[in-house]
Amino acid sequence: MARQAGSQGAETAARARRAALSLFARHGYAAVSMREIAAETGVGAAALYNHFATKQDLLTELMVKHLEALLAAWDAEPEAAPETEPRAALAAFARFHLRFHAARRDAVFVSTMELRSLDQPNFHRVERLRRAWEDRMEAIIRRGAEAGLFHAPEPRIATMALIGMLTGVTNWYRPAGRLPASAIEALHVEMTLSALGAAMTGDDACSPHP
Amino acid sequence: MARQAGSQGAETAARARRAALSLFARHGYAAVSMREIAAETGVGAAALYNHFATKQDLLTELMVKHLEALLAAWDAEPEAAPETEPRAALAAFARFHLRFHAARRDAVFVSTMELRSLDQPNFHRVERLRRAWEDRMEAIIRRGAEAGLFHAPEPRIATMALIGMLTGVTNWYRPAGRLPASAIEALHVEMTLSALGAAMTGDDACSPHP
DNA sequence: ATTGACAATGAACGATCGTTCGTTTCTATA
DNA sequence: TATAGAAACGAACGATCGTTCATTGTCAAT
Repeated sequence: MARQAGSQGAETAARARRAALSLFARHGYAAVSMREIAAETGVGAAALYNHFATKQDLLTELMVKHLEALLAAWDAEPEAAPETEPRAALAAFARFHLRFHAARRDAVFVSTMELRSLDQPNFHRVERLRRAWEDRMEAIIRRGAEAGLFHAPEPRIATMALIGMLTGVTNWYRPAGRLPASAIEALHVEMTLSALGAAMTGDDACSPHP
Repeated sequence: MARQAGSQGAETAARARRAALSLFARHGYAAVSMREIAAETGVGAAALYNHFATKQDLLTELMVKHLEALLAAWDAEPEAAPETEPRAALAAFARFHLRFHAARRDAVFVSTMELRSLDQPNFHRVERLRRAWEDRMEAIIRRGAEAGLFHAPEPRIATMALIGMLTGVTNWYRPAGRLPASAIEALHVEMTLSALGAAMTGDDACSPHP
């Protein structure tokens, strides 16, 4: 009784990706077996190998797909244009980061926590994409700093610190929590700007560092 | 040929803890076998069970010991006193957090990434300690906000965001990097205060939000 | 000198791991 | 209607997993 009527191979692969993402996020790559993924997919373990060469390839594919989608989605945002005013660009970046990550918590979790589970070639592939994301933010901060709008003597450090802050939300945010996601988002956008001395709330009489 | 001359059991246990911490940090709890830990300890796998009941107990002990040491060390700092001026207290907290974590990167990595590898009772034990650490910072922010020194409409959110930022440093900081640890520390302390509109650098004419 | 706890050993347990294999069933195309 | 290939199956592979066991050597106390 192989191949149920109407079931397409692509659908099975998609279900397997979803199952793997969820399980990897909850228990970690090494702690999840191909049999568990297969069970959640509704298929035998051997069937997974019709769609993924190895468990390692499955993990890599999940990470690469997530990061490529992240980059493509941001690049399609109007505020990603290099002529956007730096404060508006940074606010938009922070907001986008928070929303995109909130909508794909499992993928974020896996992509940031399972880097160590990748073998060397796959690690470098994923690391290049991560670095590209960091560079997007660093470029904005650098522009703002050069324009005298941000106090960021070390744009690279500021980038890593702020991405850490924004990504960390995924570790504790719960949809059923006390505050709605919109409030958490607003607070973080504000803190992001404030950290660089560029808060847009309050009066502008308080200029950034001279 | 058991028990070499001069070797004490406590030393083996300590070596095993160090080995486990290093291996767990590099590859993750589930990906490391008791045999690997034993090999790095210089002992057979079975000998580990003279010191730790199970692999799970070993992980739990590492986390609990780390978090208890963290709390005790901070509480011994003079700036931890509740009467410390909030801005000075927050700066001291950030600096302490960075230094303590920089000195024990493996323990931090394991304690933050392997929560999901704990079974329920152990998870609650560790989570209570983590929460205690967050509460230390939240208390400072709350005091500063009530005194009108910090702009923090939601002290709990600010706490989680800033702890995320500070802890995230462990993910990318490398001792051989471009900047010395002291510079990274100073930049982060400054961003921490700035994020709450309480930068101590520059003039104080720029007051926090009214 | 004898004893008992401690700390180590190598061997072994059943379970589970990622992966492969041969086979079967279904779908799409010719 | 015949056929090739995709996609599933159950079974099995060797390896490795956490853990247990009986045993042995060593030290401190009697």
